[in-house]
Amino acid sequence: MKTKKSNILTLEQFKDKNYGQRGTKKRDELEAGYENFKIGSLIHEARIEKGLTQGQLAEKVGTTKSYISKIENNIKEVRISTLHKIVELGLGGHLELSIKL
Amino acid sequence: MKTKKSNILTLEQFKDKNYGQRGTKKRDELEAGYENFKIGSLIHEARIEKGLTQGQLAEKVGTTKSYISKIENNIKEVRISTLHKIVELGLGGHLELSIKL
DNA sequence: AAGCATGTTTCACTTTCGGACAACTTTATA
DNA sequence: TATAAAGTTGTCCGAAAGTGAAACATGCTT
Repeated sequence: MKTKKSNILTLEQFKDKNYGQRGTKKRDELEAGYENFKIGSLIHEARIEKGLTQGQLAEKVGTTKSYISKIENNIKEVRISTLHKIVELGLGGHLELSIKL
Repeated sequence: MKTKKSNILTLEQFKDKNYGQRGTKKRDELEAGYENFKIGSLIHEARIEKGLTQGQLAEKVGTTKSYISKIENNIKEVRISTLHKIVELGLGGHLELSIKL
């Protein structure tokens, strides 16, 4: 049996990997975009769950793997309508959104 | 005691009001944007719940009442980051986003 | 080690629409 | 019915969402 190697990182691991030294400007700026980070991993996790590659997901949605990669890594913020498309068309799931007061 | 008049419409009522005759092009297109409709009422409900006017909400978030109006009526799609600000700063709640597979 | 699949990143670009502003209409209160 | 407060709508511009190709990195498989 093959050992399943997860690419999913914790927030801190993600930042270490992508934004260098703790306490730096770039790293701190990410703090404000925490929600984005979450959306990226959300898609990432769902995609892995479905056993799709970025390329396959991209094709279903009608975009490119490079764009999917950017979204998963929170380099681009995705529009809700686009996110919706990715989830419905690409992952065959559905997007839920709620406000907790 | 004052009668509380709710502005919240069902999806069909909303469409009747804003998109005319059933079966028309424009009306059908809205189907694709159903999520937006939901987001609008979500914010609307939460705002009423908190007893805020559009202007007050706008001020807390650092935007304009006209923009809030458009969001609530699903005329404009809101960015996730802005939605996040509205919920956190404006409504004192927090935003949840999930993918159901 | 070569070839293949997957994912990341860069660069240059186009298009879209989020969001501000002002003017307007509607609703509420005196 | 006047006056203000709340909500709506038209217009416009720049930021950034999204595109796409190509090069690069990494890990598998044979």
